[in-house]
Amino acid sequence: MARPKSPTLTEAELRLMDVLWKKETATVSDVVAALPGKEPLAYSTVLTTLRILERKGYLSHEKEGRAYVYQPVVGREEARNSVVRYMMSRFFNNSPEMLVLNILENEAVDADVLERLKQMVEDSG
Amino acid sequence: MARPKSPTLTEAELRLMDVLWKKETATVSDVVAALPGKEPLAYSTVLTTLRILERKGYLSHEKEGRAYVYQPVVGREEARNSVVRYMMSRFFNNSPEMLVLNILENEAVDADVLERLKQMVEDSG
DNA sequence: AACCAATTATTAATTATTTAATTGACAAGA
DNA sequence: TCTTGTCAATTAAATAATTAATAATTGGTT
Repeated sequence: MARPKSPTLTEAELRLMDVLWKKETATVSDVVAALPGKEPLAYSTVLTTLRILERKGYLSHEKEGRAYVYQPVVGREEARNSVVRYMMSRFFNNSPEMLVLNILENEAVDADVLERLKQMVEDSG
Repeated sequence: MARPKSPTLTEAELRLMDVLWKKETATVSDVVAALPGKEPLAYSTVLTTLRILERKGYLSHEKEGRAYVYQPVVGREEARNSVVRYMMSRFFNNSPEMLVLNILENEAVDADVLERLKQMVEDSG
């Protein structure tokens, strides 16, 4: 076998999905225009990547006049869940507690955030 | 630009790192032998991937007699932190709370685990 | 009908990743 | 010494991902 498909969204794919998630619906040109400053992408680059995303099931498109209008099939939440599950399975032995523990230990979580987290935990019980 | 390096450990790389993390130190043959059942890899495949991991800074090697003995430079904890930070920056707006919230809402966290989490949150305060 | 601008489709170049065959060095054993 | 086995090094082949140039199409204008 050779290189397998990426199990999660890649860097470039994620950039485009961010636009789609924000705008709900967009043509290729819309996406090109909406790309965050820095380094703009060529129209054809965006088109190719959008097609890859469609092949992967993240997007669908409809013909609107002469333009293709793309829209997300997978929402931001779903993508988040999927990446969390992937990470948990590969790095944290499928243990949500280990993951949470890691976050609490390593990410500077200040007091008020901790308070909110405590609330969350209590509400989930 | 073309395909960039993977920001985190890839599938194949992670499989090998798991062996190295478990055994602390291993030759290429050791790794081949220790690979979890299913589909065994060829010696040369493992060797190539170990070299990639070394180039990326995850491993180092020393000559022990005639064999190369590899050992982790980056520990499991570090790798976990790095993947969590990556995921948080790309999917969760760098917000640990959003990430934790996602976990609590979506991963079936049963009562006793929740209890432990509550303890964790309190201990971190 | 002819042309122009916008869009989609095709093609390709580059790098990364994954897998593995092959080669060459070197040591152990017959 | 000659054979054999082990291991590193080399080479390569296949697929994915990223980027983009170029071709073809289409719809509206003149």
